[in-house]
Amino acid sequence: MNAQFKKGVLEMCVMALLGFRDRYGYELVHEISERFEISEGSIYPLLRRLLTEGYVSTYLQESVEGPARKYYSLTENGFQARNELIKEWNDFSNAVCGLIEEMTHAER
Amino acid sequence: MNAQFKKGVLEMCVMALLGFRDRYGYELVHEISERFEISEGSIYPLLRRLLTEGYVSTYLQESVEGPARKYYSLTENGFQARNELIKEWNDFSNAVCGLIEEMTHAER
DNA sequence: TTTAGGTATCTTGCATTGCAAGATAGTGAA
DNA sequence: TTCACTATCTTGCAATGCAAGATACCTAAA
Repeated sequence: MNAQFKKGVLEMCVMALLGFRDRYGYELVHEISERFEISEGSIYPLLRRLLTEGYVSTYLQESVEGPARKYYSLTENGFQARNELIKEWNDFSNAVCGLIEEMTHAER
Repeated sequence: MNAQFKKGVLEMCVMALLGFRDRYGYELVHEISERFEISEGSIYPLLRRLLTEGYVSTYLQESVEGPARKYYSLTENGFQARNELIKEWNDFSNAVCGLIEEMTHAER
């Protein structure tokens, strides 16, 4: 999978997932990887970025099957940014898909 | 518009357009900008990249309304790369849109 | 006890690419 | 001659995904 396509989209996907419920990093990696492959080296720096930008807050929670998990939770600002990002993605992907369709089915 | 979203996608759009007919750089900028904003500083280095990778060839053609135009034409390899890129984009954008939908209309 | 594998977090530095900013130059009209 | 439009090109910065590796907890098998 083209790594360039993911630029910026990964951030939006993480925020979309967090808008539904709190999650921890390792969980996010595996959930997103069901759709398209990503690695831990992408997620943790991204989560740190969201934290310093004030879009998420964190809390630790113990686990029965391994080390403690650091959960991430969207802040009010995070929700707003999430919604804007989703809107931008929808506009963008519609524009791109429209262009592709015109350029590949332009015979008719 | 989120500049990160365009990474890699701009290349695919250019190749999609060139797959339909030959175009020159300035023309590509304006055609793509009808869908989403891009600048000349993005197109010309990209076209040079496609040239060195052997995906396009070029030829000059005079114009009645300004300096000569450098037209870009997809090579055989370029067509193949174009089709693969479009397929990858379709898979990727479907995956992302599916995730977004599930995370925003997950009440039901 | 030791080993192995799954779970979980984190850091460093590289590669890629869009873009702002600016340079250059042809054409035609005011 | 001045302006606007057309057209190409270069430089260097900013952003971000990821490979690679380190650390550490827990459980179960050997």
